[in-house]
Amino acid sequence: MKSITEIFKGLELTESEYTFIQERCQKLELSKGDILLEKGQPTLSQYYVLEGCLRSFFEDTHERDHTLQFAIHDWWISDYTAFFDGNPAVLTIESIQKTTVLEFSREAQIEIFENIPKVESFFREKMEHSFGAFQKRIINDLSKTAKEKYLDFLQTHKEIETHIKNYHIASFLGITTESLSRIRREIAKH
Amino acid sequence: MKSITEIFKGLELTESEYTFIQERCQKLELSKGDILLEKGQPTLSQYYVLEGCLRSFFEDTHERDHTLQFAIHDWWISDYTAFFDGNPAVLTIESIQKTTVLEFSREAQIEIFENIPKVESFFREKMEHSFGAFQKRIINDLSKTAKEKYLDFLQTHKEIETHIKNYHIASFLGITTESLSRIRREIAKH
DNA sequence: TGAAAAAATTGATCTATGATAAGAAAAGAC
DNA sequence: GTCTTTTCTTATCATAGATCAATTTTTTCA
Repeated sequence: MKSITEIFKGLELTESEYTFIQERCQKLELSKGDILLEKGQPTLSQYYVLEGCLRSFFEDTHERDHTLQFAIHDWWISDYTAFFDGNPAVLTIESIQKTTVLEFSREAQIEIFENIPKVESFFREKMEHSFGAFQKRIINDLSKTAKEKYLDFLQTHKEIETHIKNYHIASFLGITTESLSRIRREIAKH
Repeated sequence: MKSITEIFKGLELTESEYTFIQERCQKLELSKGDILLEKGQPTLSQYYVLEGCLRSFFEDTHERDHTLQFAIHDWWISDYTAFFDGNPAVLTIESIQKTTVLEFSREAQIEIFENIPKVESFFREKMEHSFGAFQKRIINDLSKTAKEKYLDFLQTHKEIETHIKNYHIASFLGITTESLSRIRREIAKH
């Protein structure tokens, strides 16, 4: 069974440290379509995906949605702006298949950091990598065509791609489903 | 004279802590057009802007450049992907006017963190906010028209706008200077 | 397994922004 | 203060991707 021993792999935590962490997080089971975080709500937690797939998205004023992030096994997800500064969420997080997550509240996280300092470094490193991923995403958005973005997505999200509907990929790339469909035909031809 | 006392305002550091930090950073004077970091180089430092203005940008395969970030007084800048994971820089950082920065190497930073822990928390918070800014930027890129992005830029970069040429703003927004010019005319009409 | 719902594709047209090419305005240099 | 260079604007035309409207394919589940 997938559990917290997996999250901190590489850290070599003791039994008691694991227990300490385990007591401060909560396992949640989600069905396809369930909403884990609703925009407008306070964002008090960060989530670790054990199994399944989530996506975070932004609904614009025209009721169109724009996917910020997908998260499968071993990924973290939240509305980080909201989580960090205490504002209500601007993102919604939904389960796009049967998913199991571990929920860590801000307080739990701080308590864990204070008691097991190497977990804080672990989190900082995770965040540094996410930061890099965001930087790369912005560069891609600025410099690539829709087709190039799609090809890049297939590369960088290899393990994810099969879980996800094309209309969600389109929403991540910032194009319509129709355009994605044409791009796919283009690619298939060659 | 602007100096490191300003960087960590709110932290209430002692004289000796300031000295410790001061001995581990380096003040650099840049003229307009100087390159602080060149793509392809190892990225060993992070920079704090005392005065002036820098921009980081990405050069694509068509030799077009795309601005990721501007930094004026009291902002930090680097190629964070490169800085964090040790890869060569993909970004170039140039001075777009006479600028003074403080350079902190990765090692200096770690040494400072180890000796003055509250500085580590200070940096983590800085990074959390930058993270939020990147999240917002991606959402804007996905959901807004060029005109909306420009109006948003004027809001969020109020103090910066006067330092920056329109062609750099266009490069930040992901549009051509000609398009920006049209947008500006549009806005002026109303 | 077969009907209903969801997702993907296709075609025709439209539109925002890009490309190219001048010219005008502003900023710097001497 | 004028000359040169840089930056900004304008006009025209081209194009990637959006929109609208079906239709086909795939998935779901009774």
